[in-house]
Amino acid sequence: MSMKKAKGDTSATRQIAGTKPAAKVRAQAAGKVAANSRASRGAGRREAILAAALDEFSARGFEATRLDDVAKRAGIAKGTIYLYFRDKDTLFQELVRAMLAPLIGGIEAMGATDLPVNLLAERLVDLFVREIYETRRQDVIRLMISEGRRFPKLAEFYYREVLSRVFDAMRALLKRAAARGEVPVALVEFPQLIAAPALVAIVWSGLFERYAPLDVRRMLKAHIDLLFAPGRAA
Amino acid sequence: MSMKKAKGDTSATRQIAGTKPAAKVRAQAAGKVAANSRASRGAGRREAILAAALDEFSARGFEATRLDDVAKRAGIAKGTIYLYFRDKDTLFQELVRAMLAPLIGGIEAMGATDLPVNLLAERLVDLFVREIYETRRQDVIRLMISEGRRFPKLAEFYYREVLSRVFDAMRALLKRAAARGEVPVALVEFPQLIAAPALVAIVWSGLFERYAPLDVRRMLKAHIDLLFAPGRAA
Amino acid sequence: MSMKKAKGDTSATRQIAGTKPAAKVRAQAAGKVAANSRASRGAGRREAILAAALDEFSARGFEATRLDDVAKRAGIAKGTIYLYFRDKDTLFQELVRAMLAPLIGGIEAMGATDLPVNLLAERLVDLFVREIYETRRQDVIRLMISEGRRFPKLAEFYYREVLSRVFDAMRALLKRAAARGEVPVALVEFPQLIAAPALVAIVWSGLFERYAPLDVRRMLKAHIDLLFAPGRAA
Amino acid sequence: MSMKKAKGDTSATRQIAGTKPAAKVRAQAAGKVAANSRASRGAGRREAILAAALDEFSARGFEATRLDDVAKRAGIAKGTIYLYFRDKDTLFQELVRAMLAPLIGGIEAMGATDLPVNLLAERLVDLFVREIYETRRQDVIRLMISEGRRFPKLAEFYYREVLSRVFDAMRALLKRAAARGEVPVALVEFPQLIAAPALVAIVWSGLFERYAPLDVRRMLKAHIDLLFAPGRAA
DNA sequence: AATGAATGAGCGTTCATTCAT
DNA sequence: TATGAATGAACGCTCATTCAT
Repeated sequence: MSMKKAKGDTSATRQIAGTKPAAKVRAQAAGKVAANSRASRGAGRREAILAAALDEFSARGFEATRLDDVAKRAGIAKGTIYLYFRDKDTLFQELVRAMLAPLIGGIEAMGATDLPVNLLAERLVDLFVREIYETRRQDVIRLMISEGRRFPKLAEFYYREVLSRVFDAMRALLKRAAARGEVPVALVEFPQLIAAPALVAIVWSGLFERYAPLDVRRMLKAHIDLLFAPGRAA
Repeated sequence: MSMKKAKGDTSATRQIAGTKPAAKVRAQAAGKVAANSRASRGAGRREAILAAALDEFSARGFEATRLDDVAKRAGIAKGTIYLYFRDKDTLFQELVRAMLAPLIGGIEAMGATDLPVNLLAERLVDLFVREIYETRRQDVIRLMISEGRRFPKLAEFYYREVLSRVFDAMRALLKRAAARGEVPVALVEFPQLIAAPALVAIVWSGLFERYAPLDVRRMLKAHIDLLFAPGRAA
Repeated sequence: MSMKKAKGDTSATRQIAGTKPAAKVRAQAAGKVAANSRASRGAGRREAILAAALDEFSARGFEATRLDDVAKRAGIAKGTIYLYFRDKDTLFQELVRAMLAPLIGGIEAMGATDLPVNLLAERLVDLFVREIYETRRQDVIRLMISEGRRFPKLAEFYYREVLSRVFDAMRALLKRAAARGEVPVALVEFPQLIAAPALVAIVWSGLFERYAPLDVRRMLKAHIDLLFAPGRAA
Repeated sequence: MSMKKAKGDTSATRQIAGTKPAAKVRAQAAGKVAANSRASRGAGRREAILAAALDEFSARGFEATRLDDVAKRAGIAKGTIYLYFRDKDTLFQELVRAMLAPLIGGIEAMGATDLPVNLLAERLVDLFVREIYETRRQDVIRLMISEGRRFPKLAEFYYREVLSRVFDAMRALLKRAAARGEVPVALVEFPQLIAAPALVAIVWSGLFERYAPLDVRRMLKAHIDLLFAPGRAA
């Protein structure tokens, strides 16, 4: 399922991706779904459940997801879920955490480089597309956006562990770039302005893709060209 | 650009705004809630319901909202809701439509003006902040973002009646501006890039406001300064 | 609707028949049904309601009938029903009574005649077919059969005012006929045996007519030929 | 003629009979009803539910029966019903099928015998009384009669699997008997005439038994004596 | 008398959670 | 550890009945 390029990654979350879409579990007459093979190995149970949960939560949203379906998709009994997760809320939150945690490591590194911003920005775009947009993490971020309000703990986690770090790193970097005149100072205060089109990409693909497909890569490229065109600065 | 008609607006949607968040209706021991309005006269019922529904849907999301709570908040009996709306889905959809409909009228006009884009953009920012961001419409758009996938009809409505028109108008306008060299041509293809920070504002305020407040007006101003700084163009 | 031959009858119940079948009131989009014209005249209200109730109860059974539909079909407001009938139960019971009452008058007369039983039986068949089977009274009797258990008062009324009288009259008559050797004495004890095929006719037409239509008149004729073939008697 | 296999019958349907009518479960203050069976072991659950459903449906009719009461009577939680039956409709239909299915097997055999019809008829009477009239199947057939119209599938099932077979077998048999002069030819065309008093018995016992008890066995005996008195034939 | 908006108890059904095995 | 049958609170929706007009 895409993500194939994420070579080095061996973290737990990696395992979560790669589950079959299997559209209409609900409609399946009876009996076990062609269950996830991972379900058999003791250690894999937890991951199988997370993978199944990802599928179901993405497809239907938090409230509409039935743990019965998650279990079926994971190839386990419903009660087994409760051996690994306290309840539905916890399952959801741990899923989101597990999927986003791997992002954290790579973030701090970013602030270190000192490439010219426009170059860096291009790498960032590439990273976003390959590691998020073409990945199951897109779904997770969409879930954060949709359900985050009901999970303040999660929103806080996401803000604290992901967003604030990304933005801090960006600010540090941008400040230096601005000092070199490579970048308008306004960006230092609002790094969100750099990330905004990524948010658009995720929201758009969830809601309007069918009415108006969006070439995300090109849009993002256009965006950084706009912001970081050589010879720019406020 | 209009939309200003919202000035003297006494229409239904107007009434919807301004209801108290009233956190935990659910926890209230018993008896009627100090109803938002007691829905005094017949015609007001429908609006009272919509207002209550907006509160509840915003606070809990579609699935988690109980019509019992909507009724209580509106100061009516549960069954009364069904005199005005076929079912929960319909209530939700009509709420969104009712809140967004007033936006539609003014949109087409926007393409007509021929002010310099940077000036126009400033007005647009002002309009967004005053008519959406500081308004209950912010909640409605957040609902669209969160629940839109479960209501394809609604997503389509929103795309067709709101977004596509806004973007069409913007494209027409930007094309002319680009021809005059006021604006980078890339924006003509991706008007989303102009709107992106507005989306950020709405999502951010729903999820992270409490951890990191965002000065939306300044962010938006910074954004258009970046894009439309005089002497810019690709 | 049939019943046209019931000339002399001017009783209230007469008016009840003759309502349009109007299959799917329920499905009708909105607005008033092409209401029964009788509804307009004050005095006719009660009858209009009974007529509508007959249609609805026959079509759906007691529990499944909605007073809303009865009102719509009668061309009146729902509340008006309660001006004429205490509640749904009462409406049902009065409907059955009103429809069956006219039968009572004619019954006593029957015992008086002293025609040969086979001749009398033929008249009886004819009476049943014309006044019941081809009439809305068929539906009423079916309702009695279906719902009677929940209305013991009604069952008792029906037994006391209709059945017991019919059977008493029959017994008196049969006794005389048996004395003349025209009829097996067993029939005196069980006049139900004479009426049984009529019950079959009503039940069959409600349940199996579509799979296997039944020529009721011929069946009844065959039956009395069997019982009263000249030269019969036990 | 068989059907006697019901002798050693320990199948599901057997178990269904024999539950207490238990008039007003509804009125019982609180707590569990002294459950009919507490549905001790897994396999018994389904039968316990069917038994409870039979009681409730018989007592109140389909629509008026509350699954809550069925559950209480079966000594289980309401939700448990849905582990065994898709919905209320299905429960009803499976109840009827389960109760009537055992009748089906023995029917075809009936046409084979070549006893004198009057003898055969007496056996049939005995069979009806013992296997239906004195059994919970009486209630099931009454339910068919009362609710059959709302369950066309069931009516068709009953007609196809039970009635048409019975009547076909009877016709074959009667035809031979008529050829031997034992029976009036009219019966070949209308076997319903033979069965009619059985229908009377069931309907009567449901509605009028308390006002006028009926000696069903004697009535049926009288009936076949009338039809098959030696030396009869049209 | 007549209306029809409003009520609220009631019911079928779902599903997170528990627990005996 | 794992199961999956069982539970029962919850919720959407209906509809007989009431009542202000």
